[in-house]
Amino acid sequence: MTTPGRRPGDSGTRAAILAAAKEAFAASGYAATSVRAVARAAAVDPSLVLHFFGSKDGLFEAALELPMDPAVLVQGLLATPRDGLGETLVRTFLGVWDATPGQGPMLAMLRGAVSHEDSADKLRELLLRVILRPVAVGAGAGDPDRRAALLASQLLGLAVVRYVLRVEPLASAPVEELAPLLGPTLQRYLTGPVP
Amino acid sequence: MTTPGRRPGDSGTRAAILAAAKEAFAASGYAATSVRAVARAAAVDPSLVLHFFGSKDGLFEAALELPMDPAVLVQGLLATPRDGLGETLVRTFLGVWDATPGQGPMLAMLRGAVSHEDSADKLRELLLRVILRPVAVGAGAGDPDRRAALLASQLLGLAVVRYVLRVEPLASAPVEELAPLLGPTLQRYLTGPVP
DNA sequence: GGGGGAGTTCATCATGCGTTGAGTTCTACA
DNA sequence: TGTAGAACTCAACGCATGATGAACTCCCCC
Repeated sequence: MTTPGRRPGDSGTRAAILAAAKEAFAASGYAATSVRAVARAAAVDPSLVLHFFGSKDGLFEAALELPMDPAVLVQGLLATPRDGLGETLVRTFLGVWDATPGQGPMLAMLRGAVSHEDSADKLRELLLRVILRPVAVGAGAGDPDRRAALLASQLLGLAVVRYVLRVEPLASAPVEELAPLLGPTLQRYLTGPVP
Repeated sequence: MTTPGRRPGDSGTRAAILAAAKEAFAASGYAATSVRAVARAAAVDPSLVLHFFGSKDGLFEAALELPMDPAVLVQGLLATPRDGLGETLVRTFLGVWDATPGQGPMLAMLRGAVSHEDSADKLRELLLRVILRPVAVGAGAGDPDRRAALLASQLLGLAVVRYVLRVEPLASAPVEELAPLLGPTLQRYLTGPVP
């Protein structure tokens, strides 16, 4: 088709591939996404994908980069007053999802975690050890592991219902409507009694 | 290898294939499970799988049969007193998951729903329209669609955390310990104020 | 006891997969 | 200006996939 060899100037090829990969993995999960389909979507030769990312796994891993630094999130959460934490958690969580159009990397991560053992490990590590456990510790009500797991259950469930199953009316409700709905639940998991 | 033709007696081949399929789909999801792998696990020729189930999709659909009749579940839930519904819902939900060793069909359904559009539709239909919405209507506090979606978010999140990510301590907690933890959340979604 | 249908095997098809390697053109730095 | 290496194409590898169709054996009903 086209002549081989490097193109003049700064072609944004690598970025194009990465964008296509995020979209594809987000839409179909790991197994159902092929390197060749990503290449096709990026209008690029399949070998080039592997040239940049080494392997399908490498590509997948690269597609999972978060739209925000988790450490910053945690810091922000630890700085909010204890009795507003529940709602803030909802707002922060949904903010990260909505930071990328189509929820690319977040959806890819969730879809990945559900059928790819390795990325399940990764999500568990990130969401629980890095984010929710420190927040639960900061809330200072004891039993942080259990509280973190409860928080994860409500937050992940929200993501599944809103972004994967797209259940109405939650799927199209604005964040400001969801915060007071789910906030009290998270608040109880954070600081309420957990028998 | 073996001679072709029908075997004498009642070989439980169809059932063996179905069992292998449930296990495989539950473990790896739709895309990552191959007809041939199922056949291998059932010690059977791949054609036989398609002879019985028509296609990979047919096999998948067959693997999703619930271990319980949803109508019965709903009846049971509608018959419990309003103020105990939250905890009963947790117990019932987890009861269905734990009814099959390894959570076969339930996990297959969840894993399927997360990356297979058709089974997402199915799960939404079953969990919301067939089960949770009627329960929310029965609770009689208004706004059943929103309440049902909230219920789904907590219940599905619990399933993800407990059976997919296997987050401790929720993963190995007995049902009786989880009921009082999550019951109040569901109770609020059912009968509490939802602003 | 004959025949239709169900269970079973095997060979085969076209397609798509992830990955590799060789070859070509451009850039960056010496 | 020379050259190492990055960007890029193309052809090919070996393998797995879902599906089909023919052949064969057994069961059950007439």
